[in-house]
Amino acid sequence: MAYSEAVSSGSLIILELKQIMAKDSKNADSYEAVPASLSNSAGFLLNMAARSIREKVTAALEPLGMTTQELGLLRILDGQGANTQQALCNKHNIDRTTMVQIVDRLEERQLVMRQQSTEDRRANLIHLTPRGRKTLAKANRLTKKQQEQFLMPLSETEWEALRQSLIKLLVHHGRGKTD
Amino acid sequence: MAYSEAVSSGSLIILELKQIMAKDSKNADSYEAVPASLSNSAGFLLNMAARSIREKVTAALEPLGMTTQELGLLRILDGQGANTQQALCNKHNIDRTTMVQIVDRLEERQLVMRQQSTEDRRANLIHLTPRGRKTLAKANRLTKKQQEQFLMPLSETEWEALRQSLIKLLVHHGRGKTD
DNA sequence: TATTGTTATACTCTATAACTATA
DNA sequence: TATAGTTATAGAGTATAACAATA
Repeated sequence: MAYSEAVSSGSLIILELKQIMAKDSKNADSYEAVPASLSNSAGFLLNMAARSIREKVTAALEPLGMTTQELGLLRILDGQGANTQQALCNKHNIDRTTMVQIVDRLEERQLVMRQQSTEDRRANLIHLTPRGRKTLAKANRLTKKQQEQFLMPLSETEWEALRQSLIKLLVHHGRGKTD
Repeated sequence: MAYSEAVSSGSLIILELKQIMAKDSKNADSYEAVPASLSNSAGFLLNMAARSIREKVTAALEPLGMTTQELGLLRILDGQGANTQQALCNKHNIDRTTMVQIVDRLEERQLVMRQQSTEDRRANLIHLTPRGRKTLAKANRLTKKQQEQFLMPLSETEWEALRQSLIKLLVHHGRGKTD
């Protein structure tokens, strides 16, 4: 289940937090302490939160037989129109050979279509099919619900602040190709 | 490089943001637009931010030959003392068989030690060795620097708000075993 | 009978190297 | 000579199933 994704994956921080919050309650003993450093670790907190919503979204997409990665690709195609595989690689930050497999799977399910580019006959333009568009709409509906559930503990203001902070971090650490 | 980790991995959001910010600049055209939905996607933003810091920390740990996952385990052992493999599994949320391999690798490098529990002779207590403690101290120094760099674009107040929001989310969605 | 740790095995995701067809 | 896509292959990281020792 876990990738080597977190400075410390798992549920410890939650346990610690519950312990702190239940300090005066009789249930405190059923939770374990955790090094305080973890609740100050940006990596730990971000990875845990990311993992939490990713798992929820992954589960929500399961009936559609779609992965979060595939959803991301479909969203790019929906927002930007047809792209070559190479362009998708740059935008999604994955390898050419991996892209072949992802597009293979999407094409099998007729969610996208390969079309040789007339401008450069080496390149495939990847098109979203009507079926792909419909599936994407379903996926967006499902994931919207997940996001709402996930963000429930935050107020609108808090979510907006979180959003802005994350955007700031991403802009500042912008990696990736500019195409 | 990318796991199927993000609703959409890659650098698109960054491109979009730069585009917005450079709207009046002559460089705007070198960036690509991206579906606006992605900048509102908690999954996308969290996964991208998590991935960004994770990659930095992973790189920083490379000279120590340590993964972020291993660092997490060492921190647990440092904060809580010896744990059985099973306990570590619950806390780290990974499989028994995977834990065997992780502990194998840590033991090879003499960062931890297996010791049969006297209370339950089936169980191994995993101890941090002096060498493990020293390596952990080094790792903590390195990762502290990474975190500071990563959080640079945020003010103290913003980081504290981000931290609190992430903690709220984790507490509310607390999964994992309570041991 | 259930649980801890282990081994053997397999699956998923990803990347490297070599190929083809274009440019 | 370089690039887009493909194929075969290999490497991580993880999990499932079966087993030994112990509870």
